[in-house]
Amino acid sequence: MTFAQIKKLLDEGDFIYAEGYACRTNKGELSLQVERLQILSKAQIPFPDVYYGVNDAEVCRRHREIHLASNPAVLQRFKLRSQIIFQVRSFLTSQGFYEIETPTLQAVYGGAAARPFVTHHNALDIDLYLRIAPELYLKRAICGGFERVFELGRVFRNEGIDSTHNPEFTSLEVYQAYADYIDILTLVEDVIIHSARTVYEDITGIPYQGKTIDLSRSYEYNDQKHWRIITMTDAVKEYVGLDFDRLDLATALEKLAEKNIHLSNLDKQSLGHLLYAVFDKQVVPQLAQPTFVIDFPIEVSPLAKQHRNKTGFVERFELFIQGMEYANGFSELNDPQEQRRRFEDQLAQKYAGDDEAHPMDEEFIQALALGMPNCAGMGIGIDRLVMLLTDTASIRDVVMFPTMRPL
RNA sequence: GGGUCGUUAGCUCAGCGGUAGAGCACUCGGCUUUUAACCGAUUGGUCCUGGGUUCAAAUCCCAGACGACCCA
Repeated sequence: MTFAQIKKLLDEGDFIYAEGYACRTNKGELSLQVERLQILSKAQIPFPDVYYGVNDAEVCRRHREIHLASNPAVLQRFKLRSQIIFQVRSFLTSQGFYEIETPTLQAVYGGAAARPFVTHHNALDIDLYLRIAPELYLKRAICGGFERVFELGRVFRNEGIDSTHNPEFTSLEVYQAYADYIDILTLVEDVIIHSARTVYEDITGIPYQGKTIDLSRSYEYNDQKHWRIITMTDAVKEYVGLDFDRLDLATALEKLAEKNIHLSNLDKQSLGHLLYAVFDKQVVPQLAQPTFVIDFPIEVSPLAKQHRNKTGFVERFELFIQGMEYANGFSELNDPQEQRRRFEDQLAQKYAGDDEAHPMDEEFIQALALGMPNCAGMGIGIDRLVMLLTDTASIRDVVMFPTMRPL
């Protein structure tokens, strides 16, 4: 058979088996002198345009197989995602961390501020929640004697969908005994830099959506090189021009009213809530290069340990890049009595109308009562990390099958 | 939740009041040249859905579905 005759039998999208001799065409391209050819599977539906592939966002996401099959760059992006996750896992393992698995179905959800999905177990006839975070169980492992643990897996948050939120997403959480929040902040840098190096040789100029991100550690903090570190109070002072160290609630509210900043009643109930709200709305969008914001108000951090020398604050950080949160971490609260007070305060928040308030968790308090060494933990949003390292604008294009409304 | 934009052939898109189009793919014929696109021909459409305006609607208006982007 001639090439043309064979070509006529084959369609875009067929899988074939070919056997023959390696050769070069008269233009020098490597090719195969085919002796035997077998069709392994025949394309039953028309293949997308060979050159343009599919471009329609809806087809791409509802039928990722078509997207992958027709757009090599997309296939490459998901291969890179796999490699990044492998690198995160192998890096942590090489640092002595054990990967453990904790329940996805939980009778009491917790470990984050989010609304959960509810499901039902038939045999036990009880409602269960899909986890919003593995945090509390990982800390229970620390209570039990593990010194370094992590979990890399799916969490579920019943919230809106946009370019940075998918209802189910992949999170990394890491806990290290005898560490504090600066130690674990350093580990965040280590993990992200390590994975970045699997994609880019030069981590000082990572291209992201037309901007350039510098992941080199070029700021001094406590005699160590880090990404930029700034306290929340200083950040608000710098970007908003309000000094919360010198304000009381009433004065702060007045100043904010002058600035026409929209605040909910929940934001206005204490100076700490207010500081966090102002930070979240006014400062976060402006944090382009990697920035750790540290020392959060105690009111918005029910699981973090009190700051060693700042009353009303906890030893907590969040990492922001391009106005997006990438990581969160803190020195872990390990005092069961204090933890109970924090949960009780959260219950008060719930009654006040905060549907993301943390529920009471007696089992967790009991675990702390057994004893938990000083430790620190952090979480990184893996999907967002993959977005950063693959220059992808929407989380729906780094999640292979994102949540879509059924047709 | 609010706003803006989109939905036309399998795919990428044009048409924006007057007979539904192109390129690619598919099918057929020719050519013999691999790295998207050789030449010719034929196919192929509830123009997202439902109402309305109009002599006439893919096109204008209203509502809805599904997406995308921005804002809260």
